[in-house]
Amino acid sequence: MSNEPNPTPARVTMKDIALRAGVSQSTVSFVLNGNEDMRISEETRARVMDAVAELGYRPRGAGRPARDEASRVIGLMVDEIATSPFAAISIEGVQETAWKHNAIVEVVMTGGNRDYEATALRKWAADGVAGIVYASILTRKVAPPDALARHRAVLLNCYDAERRYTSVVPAERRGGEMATRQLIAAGHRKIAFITGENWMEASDQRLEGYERALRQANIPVDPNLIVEGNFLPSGGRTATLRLLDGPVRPDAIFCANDLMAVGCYEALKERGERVGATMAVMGYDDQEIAQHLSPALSTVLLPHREMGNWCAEWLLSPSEGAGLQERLECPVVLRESHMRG
Amino acid sequence: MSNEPNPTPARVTMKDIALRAGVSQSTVSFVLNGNEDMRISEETRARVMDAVAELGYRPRGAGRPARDEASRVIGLMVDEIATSPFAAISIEGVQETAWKHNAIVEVVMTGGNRDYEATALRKWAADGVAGIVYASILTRKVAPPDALARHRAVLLNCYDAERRYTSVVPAERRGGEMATRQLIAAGHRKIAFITGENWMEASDQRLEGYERALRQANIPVDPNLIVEGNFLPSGGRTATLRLLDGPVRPDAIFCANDLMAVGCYEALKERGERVGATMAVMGYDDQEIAQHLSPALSTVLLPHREMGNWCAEWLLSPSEGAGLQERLECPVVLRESHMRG
DNA sequence: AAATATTGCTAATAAATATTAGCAGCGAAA
DNA sequence: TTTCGCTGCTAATATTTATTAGCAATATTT
Repeated sequence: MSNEPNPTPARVTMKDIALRAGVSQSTVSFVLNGNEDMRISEETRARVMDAVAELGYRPRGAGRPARDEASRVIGLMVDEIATSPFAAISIEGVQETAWKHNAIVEVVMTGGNRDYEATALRKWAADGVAGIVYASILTRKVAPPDALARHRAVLLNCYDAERRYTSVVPAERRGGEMATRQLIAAGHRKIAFITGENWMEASDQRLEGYERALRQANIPVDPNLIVEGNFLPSGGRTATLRLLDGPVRPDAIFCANDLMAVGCYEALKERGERVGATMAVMGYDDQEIAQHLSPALSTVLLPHREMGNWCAEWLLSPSEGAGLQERLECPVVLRESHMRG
Repeated sequence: MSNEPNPTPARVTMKDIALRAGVSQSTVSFVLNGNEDMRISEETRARVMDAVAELGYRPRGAGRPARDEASRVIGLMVDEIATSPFAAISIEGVQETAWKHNAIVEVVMTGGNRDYEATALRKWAADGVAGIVYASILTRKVAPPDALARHRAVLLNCYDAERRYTSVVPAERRGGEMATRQLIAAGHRKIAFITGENWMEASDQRLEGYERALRQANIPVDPNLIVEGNFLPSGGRTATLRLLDGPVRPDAIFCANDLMAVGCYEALKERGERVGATMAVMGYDDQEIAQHLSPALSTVLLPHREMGNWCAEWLLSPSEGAGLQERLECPVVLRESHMRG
């Protein structure tokens, strides 16, 4: 025997299975592919399957490709989804449109780990996926890995600085604007705004939309009515108390997200205010808990599902080149809390 | 030209790319694989990449397999994750253990669609994935697709009737028991229970655990203290009011999930009860919103991440045969609400 | 000028699986 | 008994990509 180190054991191939089962390699191929055209006896089939189980054979895509076109696959790479159901809704959106095109969606959560991203992209390159969705939980600018460039790719809820990739994000500014217009249409004039985290673009843009709507209605933007929150119920509660104790009494409060609206409700109840009667409240992002508030919270939807639908459609349909930026509408849902007595 | 219909256009192969770029097929292979050992001029590389972009070549796994072992992949098939962040936590659990074994996780959400399941399993067979996790949002009995049998597979948060597959589920009965024991340990004797949906096994088992703990403490199970809920805040609120107006006044209320605990808090506040002082409350499943309750809710955790970790470990490590059923502990987290004044 | 080393490729071959063409054996019909 | 049809395979070939061995051209050294 050679003095060289033993080579790593070879992968089990159909030839090994054939040897063990006492059949030919082509018989193994017919059995594993469930080819209906080829007659294989039950006894032979069982011997092949036994050998597969015994030797631990796992099929791989090497060798001569099959004549039939394999089902298409979209790869979806997301930084993380555990902290938010929203990413899952976007994924569902990608999936339902992809399935209409007979494509399945494989999701990989990378946690932003570059090695993980590179490994997944290598895998998807080997698979020949039809396209890749690169998704972010928070709307933000991203720097996709270089390897993404060799695929047909779209950015979901994010965009790149050079605009090399097509991207789709929510129209946050316009959402903030439309929500504020609805409060104005309901008769409110002293509309307060509770911000989220300032470093989040979504928060900034919602505030900008609020300010734009006020200006267009010839209502001055009053700094006393803009209070800093933190996207949590506790922040919404604290900010609401500050507004109620401030120099200008608002008649409506626009919270930059629904969790803060939960805290806002608590603070208003503490101070004897009646939501939708003595004080109006508007939320944003339509989180599940907000649907349990009473009176029912009016809020702004984020187009998670629609962004997902749009990505799959763009990847799987003939379309123009890369570099588009699409902004999807954030519809306002009017329940009860935006009204006034 | 033949009178027969034109055949479907052949897939673009490396040979086509080579022709277009004016190089050999092996040069194309070197460029696309980023092989560092082979010297290719920048000019040649650019011509190959231009041809790839122009002809729309997408790599696939056919032909001679590469010498190096590709990174391993675990396929994870889940019915749906949009309605619950819990599945995402389980997926993260699978992923963090898999990554320690240098495997990535590809997730497919099938919505229970059998065609989708079959397509994904075919894809994963062609890929030679190292193993498959078949996951369910609700703990339940499932009938996995036949094609799952040809893979090394584990059931997450579900199990099959024939016990052909290894499975991992939460130890719900024990969780209910431990939580009740903690209430007893805090001095409570008239402990109420608000059930979830009766058709859900988790609800049944939590109730059984509650009853077992009472019996072991020689406290009679009082049907007046067991009220039907519905896993929603509204159901928790209604059930709590019924308990307060019932013939037996409880000194603790064990809610079968945290959303009902939210409603329970509301009802107690309405009736002037002080949580953690005049009335104790225990929740279950540690949902995000419950972390914003004041006083802080004591609750039972579900081992989402641990179940995920366990699945990846089982798939990627040498281990015994299929057919195990593992039940993972549901730890009780004591915050403030379980106490009494 | 001649010899040697390096660069940047390619032709040939290898590897694994899919598919086709063909055949031995068996049973049924003439 | 002979012929024909069917069954259940297999040998050979096809296909695509990965890898090796080798070479023309160029640069460097002697």
